[in-house]
Amino acid sequence: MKNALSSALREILTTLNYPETKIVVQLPKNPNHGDFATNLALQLGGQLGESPRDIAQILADKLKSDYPNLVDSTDIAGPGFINISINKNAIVSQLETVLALNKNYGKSDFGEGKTAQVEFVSANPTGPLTVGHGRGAILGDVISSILEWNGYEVEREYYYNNAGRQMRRLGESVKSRYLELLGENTEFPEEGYEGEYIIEIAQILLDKNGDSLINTADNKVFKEAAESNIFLNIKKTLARIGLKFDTFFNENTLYDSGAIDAVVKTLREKNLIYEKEGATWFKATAAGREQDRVIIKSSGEPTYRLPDIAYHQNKFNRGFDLMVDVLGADHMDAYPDVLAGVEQLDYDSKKVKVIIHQFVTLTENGEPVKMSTRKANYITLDELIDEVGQDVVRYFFIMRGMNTHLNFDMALAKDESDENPVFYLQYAHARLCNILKHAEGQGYNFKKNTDLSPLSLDSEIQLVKFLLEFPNIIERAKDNLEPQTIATYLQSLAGMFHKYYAKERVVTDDKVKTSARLILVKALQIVLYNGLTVLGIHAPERM
RNA sequence: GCACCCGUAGCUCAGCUGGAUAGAGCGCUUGCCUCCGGAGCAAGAGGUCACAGGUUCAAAUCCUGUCGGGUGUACCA
Repeated sequence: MKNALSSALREILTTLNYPETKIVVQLPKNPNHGDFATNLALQLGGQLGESPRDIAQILADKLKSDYPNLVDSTDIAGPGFINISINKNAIVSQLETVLALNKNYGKSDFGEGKTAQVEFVSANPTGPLTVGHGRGAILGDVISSILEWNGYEVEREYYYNNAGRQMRRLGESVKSRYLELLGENTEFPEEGYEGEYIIEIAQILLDKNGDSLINTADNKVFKEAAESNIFLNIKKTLARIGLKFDTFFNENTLYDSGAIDAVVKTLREKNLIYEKEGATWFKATAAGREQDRVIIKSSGEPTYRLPDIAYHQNKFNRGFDLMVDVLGADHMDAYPDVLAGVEQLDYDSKKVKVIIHQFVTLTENGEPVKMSTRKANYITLDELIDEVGQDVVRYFFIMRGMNTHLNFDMALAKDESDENPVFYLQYAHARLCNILKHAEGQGYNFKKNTDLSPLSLDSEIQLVKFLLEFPNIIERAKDNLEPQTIATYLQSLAGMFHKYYAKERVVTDDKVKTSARLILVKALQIVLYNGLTVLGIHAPERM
C-alpha cells in the first residue's frame, strides 16, 4: 500500500520533471492527517527554491487525477505536507494478499538467492555458556533468520579455537583437580579455571581411569576430556534455546591447511610485514590504522589477529556475498585490524558487517557482578533458561537494542516472568486463534471474495494499515540488522489488537460483519505468527 | 590521553534513519469479567529528550564542544 503510493509519487516526479528525490511515505500518528503523509514537497521546495506549499498543491492535484482508484482525497498541511486519504476498499482488500501468502507473508526475494554467513557465539570450549554469550547467540540467530526472510541463503557458523594458552590452562586445571581428588598434594594453577564443572570433569576421568593418569607427563588427556565434555554441554545449551549451527569451524584447520602461512607470505610480498624485537609485525598503519600490530609473537605463536585474517580469507574464498560477525564489545578494538588485513589481501571488506553488541551487565540485589569464565562468578545460560524458559530468554535478549548495556537482574527476571512482554505477544496470538476456533464452531469458514466493506471503523483501518507494514518492517530489520525493530513492531501490533478486542466483538449475529472481521483476525494471526517465528519464539494457540 | 557505545517519565527502555501535540512496560491512583480467554482494556499523575552552540521550512534524531556513565586501548582471545 505504502509502496504503491511511493511508486505513484515517483511516477509523478518524473512526468513533472522534478529532480529525483528520496520518497518518504509515512503513517501519521495523528488520524486527522490522513492515511498516509509525505514530505516530498518540503524536500523539493528546498532544492528548487520554490514555495513548498505550491509544489505540494501541484503534486496533490496530479496524484488525485492520475490515481483516482487509489486516492480518495488529499490535503496540504503545515509547511507543505501532503496528507493523503486512501480509498478504504483499496486498503482493506490487501488482506486477501496476506491470507493468500499466509506463512510466507513478509518474505521477500531481496537477497535473490545470495548467500550469507553469520558467525556468532564462537566461544572457546573453556566453560559453560554464560548469559553474556546468550545475547550474541540470540542476536546472531535472529539476524540469520531475518536474512533468510529477505531471500538470503544463510549459513550459521561457530568459530572456535581448541589450542593456545587458555586451553592449556584448562587442561592444567583439570589435572590439578584430578590430583586433588586422589588426595595428592597439588597447587592449583594461578590462572586456572575455578568452576565446579572442572571438578566434575576430573571426576569423570577418575571414574574411567582410576589413578592411572597420575604420572602422565603432559596434560593432553585432561585437555581433551575437558574440551569434549564442555563442547557437548555447549551444544546441549544451544539446542535448548533453539539454536542450530550449520558448521563448527576449528581454527586449527587454518594451520593444517597452510592458510596461516600463506597469509603471512602474501602480506610479506606486499611489503606489509616486518620483524622487530623478535616478533613479526603487520604494517596496519599502511592500511590507515593507528598503529602496527604484532601478528606473530617472539615465542613463535601467532596472536589472534593472524588466524582471524586467515579465517576471513577462508570465508571470502567460500564465496559468501555477505558475512556478518556478531561480536561482544570487548572485540571493539580488534576487528578493524582484521578487516584492514583482509582489505590488504584484496578482498572487499565491505562485504563483512560487524555487529557489536554491548555486554550484559548482571546485577544481583542491586550489586553488579563482574563476569569471568575463569573466575567462575557468572550465571550460565542454562540456569537462565531453567528460570524463565526459552521464549523469554530469546525475547529478553532482542527486545533491547544491541547498543544498550543490558541490565539483567536474575531476581527480577524471575519475579516478572508473569508480566514479561513476551507473554503479551503470545497471549495476543492465542486470543486470535481462540476467536478463529470459536468462529469455526459457529460454522464460519474462509471464503474467497469475502465482502470486506464492513471493516470501516477507524480502529479497523488503522489495524489493517499497520499489519500491512509487516513486510516493510522485515526489510528494515535487514537494513539495520537489528532484531529489536521486529520486537517493537509486534508489541505495537499486539497492543492495537488487544484494544480492538476489548472494544469490539468479532463473532456476532451479523454474518456479513463477522465474516469480514474474521478475515482481519486471520491476517493479524498470520502476521503475529510470522513475526514471532522470525524471532524464534513460539506462537502458542493456547496458553 | 585515544577509540567506540550510551545519556528520553521515579525505574527499564522505544521512537519508523530529519517531520506535525514525546511513546510503552514496570511502579503509583481509580474504574471494567451474565458476552469470542481479565496473562487483557480504559482513565489519571509523571518530561528543560544531560548541557551549550551550529546546520534548515523542520532536530530527541545530523555536526562541533562540554559534562556524566560504560567498554576497550597487549608479543590475552
